Amino acid sequence: MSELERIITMLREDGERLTIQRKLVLEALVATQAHMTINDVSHYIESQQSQSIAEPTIYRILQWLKEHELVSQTDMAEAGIVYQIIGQQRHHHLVCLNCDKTIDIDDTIFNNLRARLFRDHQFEARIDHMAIYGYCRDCEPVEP
Amino acid sequence: MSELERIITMLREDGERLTIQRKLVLEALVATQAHMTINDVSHYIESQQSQSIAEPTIYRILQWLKEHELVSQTDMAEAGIVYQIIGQQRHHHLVCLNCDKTIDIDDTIFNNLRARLFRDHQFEARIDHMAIYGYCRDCEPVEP
DNA sequence: TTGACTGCAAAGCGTTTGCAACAAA
DNA sequence: TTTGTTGCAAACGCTTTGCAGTCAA
Repeated sequence: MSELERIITMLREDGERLTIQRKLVLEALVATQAHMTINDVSHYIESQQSQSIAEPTIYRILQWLKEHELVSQTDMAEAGIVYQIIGQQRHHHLVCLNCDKTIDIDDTIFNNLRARLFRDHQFEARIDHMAIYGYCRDCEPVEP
Repeated sequence: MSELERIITMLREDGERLTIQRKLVLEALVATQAHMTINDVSHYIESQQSQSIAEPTIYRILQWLKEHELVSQTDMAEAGIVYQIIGQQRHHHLVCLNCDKTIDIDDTIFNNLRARLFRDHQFEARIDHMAIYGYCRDCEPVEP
């Protein structure tokens, strides 16, 4: 049973309607496993399949997937807002303020922070897909 | 010498022009020491002074202050994008996904994370004003 | 069959831009 | 005087909405 089938089965059991459009968006996100902008999703579907989905529909579907906690939404500054399937291998990004390079980092780096937030504030952090800004090794930090 | 005077002197020494509008925006941010949306800044100035500044100008001034690393910019989700003077007492926020309550947290909580990012990735994080989403002690986390 | 979803077009909103008038240095 | 800044209006891009037609269940 593929990841896509597993997700679809789960949604169906929740009593959700699985339209062609919803399946196409899910397929794009699962197939690429990448963070995609609304445009990326739209273009991917247009190129892979020979059909297109109206933009408002993509917005509605991504919002619906977010409500089901199946996709994460992250503001990547220059790159815009990206969506990504919440998979097993959760990860985050370092974004260079100078050269816009992004570095993938493992989720475990937040374990300590999560624990502290819960211990000190009884706050259960949901860090699904975080972007941290700063300067990469190749770029001089611009001091004020 | 007040904080406002100190900042203005610094900018002047950088060869920047100090217009009335720039001073008013700075004064709003320094006086409130709060995170303000563009609208908050605009309304504050209108109420305190008997003049108003065009919105595009406020956008330009806040961007300019950001470039001088004098204000931070944070996306607070529901509350929108907020700006705040980067003062001595840097802090961050926990935002509850259920009740929208925000909890202020100290900057020191990120020291460990900063150190790890630099050690493991030679990445110099600029965490000026971060919002972390999750569930507060009064709200049940919504499990998928 | 029926209620939910889609597509279209249009509205909405926050943000940016071009340009002439203006003001700080 | 000169160069950078402001205000206005208009453009912009992304996102949302209303509504009629369509489709999954």
